[in-house]
Formats: sequence, C-alpha cells, structure tokens
Amino acid sequence: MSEKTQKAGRGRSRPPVRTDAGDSVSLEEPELNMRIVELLQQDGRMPYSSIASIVGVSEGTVRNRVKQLIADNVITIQAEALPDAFGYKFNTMTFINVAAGADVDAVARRLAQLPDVYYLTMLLGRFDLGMATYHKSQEDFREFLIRHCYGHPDIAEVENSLVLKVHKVKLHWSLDDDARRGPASS
Amino acid sequence: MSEKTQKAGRGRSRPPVRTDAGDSVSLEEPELNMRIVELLQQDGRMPYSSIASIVGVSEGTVRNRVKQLIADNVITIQAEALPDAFGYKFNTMTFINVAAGADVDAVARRLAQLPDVYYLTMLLGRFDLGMATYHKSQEDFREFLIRHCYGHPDIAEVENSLVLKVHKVKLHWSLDDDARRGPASS
DNA sequence: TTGACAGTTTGCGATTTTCGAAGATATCTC
DNA sequence: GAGATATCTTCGAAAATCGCAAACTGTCAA
Repeated sequence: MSEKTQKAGRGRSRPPVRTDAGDSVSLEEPELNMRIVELLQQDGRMPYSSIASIVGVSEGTVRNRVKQLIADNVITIQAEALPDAFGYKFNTMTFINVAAGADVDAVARRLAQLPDVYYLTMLLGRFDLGMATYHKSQEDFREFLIRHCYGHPDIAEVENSLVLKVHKVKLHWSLDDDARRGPASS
Repeated sequence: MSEKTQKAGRGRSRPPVRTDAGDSVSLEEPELNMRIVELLQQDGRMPYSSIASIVGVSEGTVRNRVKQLIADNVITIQAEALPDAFGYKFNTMTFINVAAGADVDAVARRLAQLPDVYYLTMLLGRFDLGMATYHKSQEDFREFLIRHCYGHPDIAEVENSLVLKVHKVKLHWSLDDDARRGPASS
C-alpha cells in the first residue's frame, strides 16, 4: 500500500449535492455516505481503513463522515442484545384508547418512560396508542397493566395481545430495497 | 501500561456459573459479559482495550467474549439508520387474521420476506399477525396492501393503522432496568 | 487425594488502525 | 480573480488489534 509517492490531497471530487428539501444531509441519494453506512450495517466495528479501501476514499474521509453521521443522529452504532438474553421473555402488545378530552401526548410520554416499554407509537385508526412491552413473567405483566394502564382516568380502553413469535425485526435499510421490491412499482 | 513485569496469566477468577436452565450462556447474571455489553450499548466502536481497563480484565478477554457473544447471536454490533433517512416516511401498522384452516406460519413467512416489512409477529388475541411497515408514500402503501394482503385467500381480515408518531423505540436492555422499575415489584 | 482435562485468562510482539494536523483542491460569493 | 468555505488527502505518532503460547483454575475420573 505504499507504492504511492508523496502526493498531496486531490481535493473533493463530489459536488455538495443538496436534496431539494432544505434539511440536513440524509442518505437518500446513493452516495458515499450510503455506501459507508451499508458496510457498517454489516459490521459496526469494521475498521475505517477497510471501509475506505472498499469505497475508494481515504481513511480520514470515512472517519469524518461517520463521525458527522453519528453527530447528526442519522445513524447509531451500538451493540444490541435481545431482551430474551436479559430474561425478558414475556412479550406483549397493548393498544390503548385515551379518554375523551385526555391528552394523548401526555399519556404517551408517561408510558414511554417505563422501562418495560420498548416500542410506543401514536396511531391513527382503531386505537390511539400502540405499545410493545417485555416482561420477565406473566405476573410482571399483570402488575404492569394494573399499575400503569387500568385505573388511570385518562385511559379509556385497553386491548392486549400476547406476542407468540417474532417473525421479523428489520433494523437496517438500504437503497437495495428498491430493487428487491419487485417490478411493477408504478 | 508497562510497569508490570513479565507475569503470566492469572487464570480464571470466575467459576463457570450456569443458570439453572440448561441453555447456553446468556446475560442474565450480572457478570462480565453484562458489563461489557452495556459499554458496547453506549458505543459500539469502543476499543476493547478501553472496555478492558474499565471492567478490569485484559484486552484479549474482552475481545474473546465479544466474539463469542456475537457468534452465539446474543448481541449484534451494527450501524442503524432510521428509515426516514432512506426516504421511508410512511409508517403503518397492519393487523391480519388468517382464514380458517390457513397456515399462519406460511402467511407470516411470506410477508416477512417483503422488504417493506420491518416488524412482524404472531399474536394471541384480536388478530393473528401484527406487522409494521415503512413505505415511501401513501401510494406505495396502497400497492403493498393490494398486492400482498388483499386478495390472498389465506388472509381473511386486515386492519390498518397509520403511525403518526413513534414515541419510543428501545433497543437496549440492561439489568439496571430492574432497579428503575419501581419498589413494589412483588 | 491425585492427576489429567477443558475452558479461560493473560502477556507480548508484530501488524493494523486510529488520530490530529497540515496541505491541497474544488465550489461559491463577491 | 481573490477570498472564504468545505471537504479530501497525506503523514507520522500513538493506540488498538490480532494471533499465539503459556499459565491458571475448577471439574471429573481414577
């Protein structure tokens, strides 16, 4: 890797393309950031130098890009452990309708603080809120329901489903998805 | 870091504790693996040597443990990008009841293959399957529904909710959760 | 009790990688 | 064109990783 004689930087080769929307840099255009992120989606600890040689830029560029992407909250690089590994084996989905006149956001914020809740969204449809929770046991779930859902005047309706099996959890997105989606995509 | 004279390994200081269940090593007991993983949950690229000095073992031990945890599918270390960053801004939840006599698993497997689906579970309750999807537009979602849900004889009922706001996505678990859960925990 | 045995941990040197700083190149503005 | 801005590259020092052999400990059988 040292056949290059001393040669100064070649400068930027990519114009500062900006998406029409005025927001910050994203990953929508299949550019350098995208290719870097796709590699880090395969292995979050891949050395910058390896990424650099694959995508064809210098190590420093990869390092700066990743640092910027993380700082901008576009990506995160973290270890993930399945809740099962921590003993949380009782997995449920709970749907909630708030009482008439109640503050949906307030209810959502209150529930979102609970450590058992790992997914909470505001919905438009049959229910106002959808919530996924993990518990160590059925008894823990019962206590969770009693304490945090039933008896609260701002919660009018609660419907529960037990998660029997998680078939798929997809955390990673890439532009390749477009290709895989199938032909007739209008 | 070199004030130590040549000294061979001290050997293992942790007995091979095994949880009563006979399954493979997990993260349930608050041991070394747990502390390593918790650090990697904060920064997936934290150097092994830094982790080692924090938890008080050698770098090689941390490296071996992490390698093993990844090989055992207990943890993953990967970059995550929000679907928004890739242009997937139309977020829905779809609930499905399969037709009487149909194979729930087969339906689940078919849907799980679709790139738009990022979460798919088998449920016990009002619906048989719960599915979360991301699409680039409302029109894409409509096509998704028509092609993959409606018209399939093994799908009897479909109910959709639009995700208006994701309040919480929790990917990381730790034993600290137990402490935060509150006092009266039976 | 004793002696393998298996599983981990450690130390270490060679190789890679990271890091920070400085120079180079291109774009944009005036 | 000159200057400002932003990004990329190079480079050497510092740090981290990797592979391996040796050492340690608890288990199990004799």
